[in-house]
Amino acid sequence: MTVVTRFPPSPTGFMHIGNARTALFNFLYARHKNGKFLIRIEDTDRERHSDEAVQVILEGLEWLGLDFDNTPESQYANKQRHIDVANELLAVGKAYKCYCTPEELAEMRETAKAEGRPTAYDRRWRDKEGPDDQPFVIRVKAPLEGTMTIHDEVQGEVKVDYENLDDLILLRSDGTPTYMLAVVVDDHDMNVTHVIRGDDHLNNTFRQNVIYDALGWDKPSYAHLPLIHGPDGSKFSKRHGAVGVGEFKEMGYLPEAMNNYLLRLGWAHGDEEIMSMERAIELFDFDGMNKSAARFDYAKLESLNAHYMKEADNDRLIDLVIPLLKQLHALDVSGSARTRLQAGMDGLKDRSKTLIELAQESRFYVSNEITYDPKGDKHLNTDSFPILNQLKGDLESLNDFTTAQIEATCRDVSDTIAGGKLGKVMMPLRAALTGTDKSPSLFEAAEILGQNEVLARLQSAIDHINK
RNA sequence: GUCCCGUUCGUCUAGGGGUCUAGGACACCGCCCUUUCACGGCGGCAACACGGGUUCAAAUCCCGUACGGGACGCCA
Repeated sequence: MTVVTRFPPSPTGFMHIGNARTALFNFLYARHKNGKFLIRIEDTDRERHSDEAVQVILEGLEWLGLDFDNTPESQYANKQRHIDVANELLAVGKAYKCYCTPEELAEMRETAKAEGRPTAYDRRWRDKEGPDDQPFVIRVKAPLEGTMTIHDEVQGEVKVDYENLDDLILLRSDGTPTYMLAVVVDDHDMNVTHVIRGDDHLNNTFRQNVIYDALGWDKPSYAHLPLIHGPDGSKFSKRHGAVGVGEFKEMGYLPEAMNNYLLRLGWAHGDEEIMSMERAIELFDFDGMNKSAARFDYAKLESLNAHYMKEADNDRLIDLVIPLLKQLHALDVSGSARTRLQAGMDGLKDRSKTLIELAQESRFYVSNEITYDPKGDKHLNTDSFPILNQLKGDLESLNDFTTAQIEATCRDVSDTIAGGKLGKVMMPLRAALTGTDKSPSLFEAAEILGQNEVLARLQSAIDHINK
């Protein structure tokens, strides 16, 4: 039988990182089994629905590379089918009309809570005929006694006594189907074989199974994944910083780093930390799944991202960093600047943990307007003045402006007028060329900038000291 | 309150009765490399929640306690 998994986001306007992880696991399992990975938009709540919100989710999936095998289905579109199913159950006596008002139910719950009893609906209309002219909801008849056992792929065997389950609502008093009904019907109709979702749904599984059983349908396999918590152990929310997939993208993380991190959060294959999507598809199974919630750790994400930055193709990084240079530093990348970036990227990408950092580090290659920050400025003073002058003269006389020649020149200046301390030469030069006190290897950077530009920047630094 | 789930270094985890003086990764600390900051290399710190069982033997199995999380909607 073909494995079919599904990702059913509700269009809330952003894609929670926890949902992204759920999507990832559904994707991986489907691909691992050579099955299908489907998308269904849970838009039964029309208030919340918007095309933009759906778009945000699809963009998130695309960014992560989680391609799916259907045109995204709308749950709302299946409304009539859900209603029909509910009416069938009513017709065969497996469901019934309940005339309780919401106020009545609220009161019922409060009383039960006060008395220390379960807050479930007390089934007062289960075997009664009601006044047909009053509003009613349709509820399933759940078994009254016994125990339901589910064999969860992650959680193992979980049991709940039927007396703790109630007769949940299938159709609201306005005739619209509830989420519980819709999910069951849609999963069945889409031939979903494996329901993989957050373990906040574990309790729902029992309620949904009641519907499956009433319908006499085969139930899917279940895998309930542990949730992601914030760094402090509580529910991962806005106050922990970023929660939406789009926000992580904006923070300069690479999708492959994101996937790798999310995968390892709750799942492991021995000591393998770094794992490509291909490898993950090959290995993924529920065996490696952990049962407990994991805390989100930005530091580890960053280190993974640093790893993938080093591995990334230079042209790809350049394409990614150009919009950031514009957006963050108001810099346009000209053709010659792009050439510099290409030449310098090997030295740049090894030192950046995120694309944001990469953009910052790239600035001195892109713009010839150097502004000295305090740390750079510190090295431009009367002590370094003669050194810069000497350097300028010596570099100007070079015929081959190559890394090796530049290095030889710097060392020579260091030996003759800086007491052999190379740092005394390099730090002022670094400040002159980059405006600050840290940068990639300067011998190479100078070659990439070119002789004219290096001399111009040295002159600017000298002028700056003179002021 | 009721029901369900969980608990190995600070964090993510390996571990499925003896190979555990508990392994790896991130973070942290130190050293090396070095023109700076990084990178890289080497080394260090650091954990089986607690209490009972079962067993010749328990991080691993069972029970309880504590703590943490989740669910209890005519939301999804």
